[in-house]
Amino acid sequence: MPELPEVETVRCGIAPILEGQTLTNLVVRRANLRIPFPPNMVDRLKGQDITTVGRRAKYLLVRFANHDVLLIHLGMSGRMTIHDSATAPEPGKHDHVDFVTKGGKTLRFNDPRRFGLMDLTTEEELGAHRLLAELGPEPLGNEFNGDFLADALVERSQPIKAALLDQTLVAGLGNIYVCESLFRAGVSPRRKARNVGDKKARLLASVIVEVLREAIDAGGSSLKDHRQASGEMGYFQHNFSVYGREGEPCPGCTCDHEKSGGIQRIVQSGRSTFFCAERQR
DNA sequence: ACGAGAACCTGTTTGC
DNA sequence: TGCAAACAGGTTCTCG
Repeated sequence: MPELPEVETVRCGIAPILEGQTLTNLVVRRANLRIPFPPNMVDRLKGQDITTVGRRAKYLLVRFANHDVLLIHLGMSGRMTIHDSATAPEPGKHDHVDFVTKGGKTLRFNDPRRFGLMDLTTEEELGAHRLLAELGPEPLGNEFNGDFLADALVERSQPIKAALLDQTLVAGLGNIYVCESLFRAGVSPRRKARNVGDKKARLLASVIVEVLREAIDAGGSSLKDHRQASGEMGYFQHNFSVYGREGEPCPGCTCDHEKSGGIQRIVQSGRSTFFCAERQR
């Protein structure tokens, strides 16, 4: 489920547990997720000191004092939970990895579908890593703005929905936040990227930043409420405008819902798109 | 070269 | 009620 805001929420939740800690133990309970675990991962990381927990697109970056960097992707169903090591529950079927710190905490990675992955690289080789090298700019970074998006869209003939999901164009958007952003900007998901137009492209860029920031803020506040209770983070109920709302009236739309059918669900390149055909042109 | 579709997995929801 | 189909927030490969 995690898109950029959820990954950022997970990062905020696990950073205080990991940063400045020694990784006293690393328990890996199977050979692979989407790809094999690095064969030497446990030997290489056990006993190392963690410096920071960062993020690039939907990847978590756990940095170590010796310049090793662990890449973690949560896939569709990856979760992290925090436990006191002394009282951590018996690992369940999909609890694939435990990170145990000197400070007495266990960070547990759970992923039923196993679309997640972990890989190991170094600070020096990070930029050239195959999983990161082709990524577009961070949507919340300086590079991403109206100029950038307008220029990028002109070169693409695919539907705008597909263009925004392409991680090489801009990195970190997923199905939900693309739907939400297109709704807020009033752009039809079916419109070809190159036909979005300069003005709408610029609006879209600012709306994307807005939507992501709001989601991160919501995650931050839910993290505060949620964490001491369950130890789980990154999954919270959002108030989406269109995502998952097929058949409901379009929020804030003055058009005739009976006539327009409200929010529609269509399938684009195998994924659900939710939108209001009246408002989004 | 590009886009659509399938594949990778398991769990949950929906529909007959 | 029960079972099968559809569906799920991601990525990557194949095929036309």
